Amino acid sequence: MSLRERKAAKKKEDILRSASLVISRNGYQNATMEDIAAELLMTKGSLYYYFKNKEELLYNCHNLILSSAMEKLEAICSEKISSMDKMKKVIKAHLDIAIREKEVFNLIVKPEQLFSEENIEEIIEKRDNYAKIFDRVIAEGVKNEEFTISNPKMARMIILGASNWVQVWYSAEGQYSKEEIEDIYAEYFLRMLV
Amino acid sequence: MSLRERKAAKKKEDILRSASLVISRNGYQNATMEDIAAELLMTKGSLYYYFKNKEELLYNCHNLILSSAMEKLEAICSEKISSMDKMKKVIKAHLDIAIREKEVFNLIVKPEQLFSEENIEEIIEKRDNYAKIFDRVIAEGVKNEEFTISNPKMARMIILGASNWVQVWYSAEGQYSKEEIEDIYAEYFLRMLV
Amino acid sequence: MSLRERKAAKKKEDILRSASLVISRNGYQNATMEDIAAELLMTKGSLYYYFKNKEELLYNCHNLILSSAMEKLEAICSEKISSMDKMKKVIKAHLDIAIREKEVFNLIVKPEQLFSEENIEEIIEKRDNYAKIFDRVIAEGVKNEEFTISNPKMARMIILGASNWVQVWYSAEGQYSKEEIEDIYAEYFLRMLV
Amino acid sequence: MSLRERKAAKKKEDILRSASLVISRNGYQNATMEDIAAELLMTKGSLYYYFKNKEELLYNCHNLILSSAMEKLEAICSEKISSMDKMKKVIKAHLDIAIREKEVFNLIVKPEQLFSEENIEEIIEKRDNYAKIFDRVIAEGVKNEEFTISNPKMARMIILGASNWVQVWYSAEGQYSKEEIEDIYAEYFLRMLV
DNA sequence: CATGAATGAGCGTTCATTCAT
DNA sequence: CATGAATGAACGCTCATTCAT
Repeated sequence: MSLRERKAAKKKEDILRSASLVISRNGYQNATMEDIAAELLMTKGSLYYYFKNKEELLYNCHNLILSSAMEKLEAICSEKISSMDKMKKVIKAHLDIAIREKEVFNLIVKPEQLFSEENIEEIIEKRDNYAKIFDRVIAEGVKNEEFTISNPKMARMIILGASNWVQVWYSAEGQYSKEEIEDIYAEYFLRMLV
Repeated sequence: MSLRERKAAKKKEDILRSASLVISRNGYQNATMEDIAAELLMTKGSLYYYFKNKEELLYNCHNLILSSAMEKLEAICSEKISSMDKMKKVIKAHLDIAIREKEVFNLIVKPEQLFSEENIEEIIEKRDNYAKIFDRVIAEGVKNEEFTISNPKMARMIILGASNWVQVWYSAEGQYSKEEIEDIYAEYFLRMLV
Repeated sequence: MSLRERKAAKKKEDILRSASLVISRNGYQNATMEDIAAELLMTKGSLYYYFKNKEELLYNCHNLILSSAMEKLEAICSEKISSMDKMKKVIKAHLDIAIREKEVFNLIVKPEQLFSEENIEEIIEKRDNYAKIFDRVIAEGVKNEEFTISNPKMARMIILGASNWVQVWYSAEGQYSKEEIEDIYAEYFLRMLV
Repeated sequence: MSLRERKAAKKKEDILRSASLVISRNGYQNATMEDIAAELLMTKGSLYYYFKNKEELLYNCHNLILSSAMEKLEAICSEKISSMDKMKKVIKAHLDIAIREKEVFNLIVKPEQLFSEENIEEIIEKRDNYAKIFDRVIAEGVKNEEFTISNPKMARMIILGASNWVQVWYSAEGQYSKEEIEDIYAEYFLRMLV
């Protein structure tokens, strides 16, 4: 990659980070191109040099978050620990991201409404791949008899659903800290699995 | 109520139903007054005869769903059955509504972004009252020792969160029927509670 | 006139009075048909039975005020008093109406913007007739040498202009009472005329 | 100021001029953003690049006229001439502006109906400052005994009122030229003051 | 006669997108 | 490359007007 390309790549990342921030603050629908640009002291026109339109920008934003999340989970998956411990760690990591990235993570919720057919397929595929990590951990636990669950897919849906919902009500000033929530959630989910 | 008033009340309901439909199809932010009116073969101007603005319309839409949901759950609550059975029924009823009303039910998710200060307080109160039904059932079960759970509030959050998430992925053509999902979810949640 | 006609005529006057009131309160442009009707506990649809459209209603409103004003001034004109006294009385009467009817009287200001060609001619004619009353008093005073003024038309413009302007700034709570203003204005105008 | 900024400033002025024109033609309430833009061969959306909304645009329009008017009058005020001559000049200058700017100057009339609380205070203050110029000239004339008037404030109201009214009836094709009107008005007002 | 209901044209405003410089 | 500027389509909302009942 040439210097120029590296510079452009870096700028792209900056923009995505800014977009994440603005979306977190205002929600997706209220995040205007102007806002995203202003955060970087650019003008909105310039954004179109890096991304061909708003959807494209958002698509990349979504991918960035999801990819980094996947990396983290994959790393946990390859650790040599019990399924229960692996599950605990995976749940906590997921909650951590879901809470920290709030709105951006929320892009995952309704992709059909935000993205056009062009991108939607790939988005759903990535989302599925992300979910499959949980499926794998559950399957592993079932196989080595740590978990006793008849319908692993449903268990995964419950775990992910409940976790994703946390960002709906979580507040840093709330009764429970992020860490407490992660612990309690992990505990309850395991009660369900074993 | 006079005939006139009944007719007007019916029209209002028609509009709310149309709004529900459009919101389900396009999501809240993309549901235009024009769309809502078109569904009823009206012009958007006419909607303003019945509701003073879009927020008011949506607020009523939200209330309609939530009120009817509460009624159903309250009815279940006053039945004389075990806490476990009550919980099962309540979960199924909730899932039933969440799936059928999809997006409209989803208005409950981010009221801060959709409603102005005027309405938000009452909305949150109603949402809380709804959640309290689950709290009551859990408390009851804990009291008569059917449930063994140390943190009832978190359990409720998990149950509601996971349930609300169903509408994100549920499709009538999917692998599981609505009834199957309800059964499995109820079972898993109870595994967590007992 | 039949009873029915008399009843309709009375209703028409009620409407005009209501219109005057609403216009005084909100200004012409912000006086909606709904407001005018509401004042009479009617619905706006009914207004169209009596007046074919808003302009027609306003046109009549304008005429009502102007006609009654003319009557008062004509009466003063036919009194057997000195030109100076006549002028004083006429000025005071005009000020009295201009202040009391404020906004409605203001309709006279920009008829071209409010009325269509259909009505405008007659409106201007009436306005001119009203002004001619002042011209007559001035002419009379010049003839019997009470006034020494070279350009009577201009004097009239100044008198009417300054008087009409009063409603722009007059407030019942202001430093001067209506009567004081009338006295001072009359005095100053006469200083100008003699 | 850079070239860019000068260009933008010029465009802003162009818009204000266009707004003045349209307002003069149609009156304030009937001057649409579309009209104002069309006059400059722009689309209405573009106006929002320069002014954040219609009120802001109009507020600036009003300020532009009033500021330039004040400058002219202040200049006259600091001349070393008799109070009578000063008054004459000030009246003529005011009439000149009132006639030429017609409707825009008329914005001053009913600011309460046109502007929101945000701007109204400043507008009224500016209007008052403008009026105070006349008060000063009158006070000066009273002090050096050129004028013999007992109620200077009322005299000012009459002068400004009558002058402002000119634009109501003035037409370039009328019987009197602008200059003739200015002369006659000045003469009559002075008759009143001395 | 009066009303409830509906209409439709128009307005202010927002915002993603484009493009010459 | 970046920007200032412009565009145009869309949206929420208002209101005079119409008309069946």
